[in-house]
Amino acid sequence: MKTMSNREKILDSAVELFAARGFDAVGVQEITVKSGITKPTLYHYFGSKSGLLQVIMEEYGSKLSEAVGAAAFYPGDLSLALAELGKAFFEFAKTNPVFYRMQLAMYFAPPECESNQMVRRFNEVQFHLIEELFKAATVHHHNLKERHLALAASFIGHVNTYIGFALNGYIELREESIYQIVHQFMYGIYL
Amino acid sequence: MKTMSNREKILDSAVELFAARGFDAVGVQEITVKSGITKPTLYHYFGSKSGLLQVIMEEYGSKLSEAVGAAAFYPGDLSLALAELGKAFFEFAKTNPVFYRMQLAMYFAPPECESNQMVRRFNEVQFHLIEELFKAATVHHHNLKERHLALAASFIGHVNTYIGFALNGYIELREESIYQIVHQFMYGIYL
DNA sequence: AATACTATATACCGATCAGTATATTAAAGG
DNA sequence: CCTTTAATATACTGATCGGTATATAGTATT
Repeated sequence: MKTMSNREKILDSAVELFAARGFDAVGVQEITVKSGITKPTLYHYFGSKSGLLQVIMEEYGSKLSEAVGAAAFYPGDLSLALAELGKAFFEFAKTNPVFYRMQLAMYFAPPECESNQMVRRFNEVQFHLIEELFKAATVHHHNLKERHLALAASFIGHVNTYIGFALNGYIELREESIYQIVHQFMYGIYL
Repeated sequence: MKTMSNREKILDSAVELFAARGFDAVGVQEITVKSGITKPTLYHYFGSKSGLLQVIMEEYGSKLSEAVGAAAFYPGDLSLALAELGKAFFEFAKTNPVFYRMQLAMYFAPPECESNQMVRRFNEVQFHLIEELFKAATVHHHNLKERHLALAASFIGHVNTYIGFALNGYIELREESIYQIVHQFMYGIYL
């Protein structure tokens, strides 16, 4: 905490502020005050306010994509694969709750928002990874055909609904919740 | 469209802009330009930018609460009740897509955002209506006990996930989707 | 017709917005 | 030791922010 570079201090403060009050509502000035630096330092490292958000998404988002990528393979059992996937999301959200809250809010932000467009761009990676998982599972589940995109979106939606509740303190992210989600989701597929 | 009072013109433009770019990113000036009036007129009717949002929430939100209130009674069959409830949400979202998108984004906005706090205040009404529905259903479903709040939140979450996809053009809001959601949700209860 | 009130506009307020020009310090490479 | 470059600060820019003081036009009441 003590040996934090100015660059890290800025990133840290920005994520906290964006998560609490949103990208548009937070001014650059406020970020510099919170991180105890001045404007030119921020602009030296990140070029612009959007550039700052972009770096945040790159640094945290790549970690999430890694975790998702590692979990999103099809071992012949869709339930198992989805459970691993859900676990990856849960773990990441637990480890980076502030970032996850920020990213979640931006994901649901209006479509013409800069922040929403930025987040969507980064989430597409994960989206496609999961889509590919469903495609692979079509071998054993023929009724998944042509529904890959919808299924990927729906699964992420379910997981995020849960994580959202957890971030607001309604529930805890326990491992058994994952199996519940997956079980319920699988049941939905056969409906 | 021609015989629209200035007040209505302002409300209309504001909902559109807030839905597209978010409460914080839209300036009062922009609203006045879009609705073809001037600032003092807006402040005459609504007092402040927040006051404008409040009126929007009151006028649209009360319609939603009415629809939900009418649907949220327990006729002895939980599936049926939830289907009616889901239908009410779907119908409202189809009739007021722009407002629903705005409200949905604000619901997921950061917790210290003024817009989020405003929307949460209004959504609590519907929340409690649905909670009461689950409470009433406890007579026949004893395992619902102590989970009313979580269930209400979860059900709204599921429905909103669906509506969100529909608003983004991924799916259509057909009546059979409701039965699918309800069926899946009911299955989840017994897990 | 006089009064009062609603509805609207012009022109402005101080504060804050994102971003920068310029200068200084510190470190690194030759 | 000198030069270059990265890292930082002071002090500023024009634009836009939410909001308002003041004036005027229309409408309703007396």
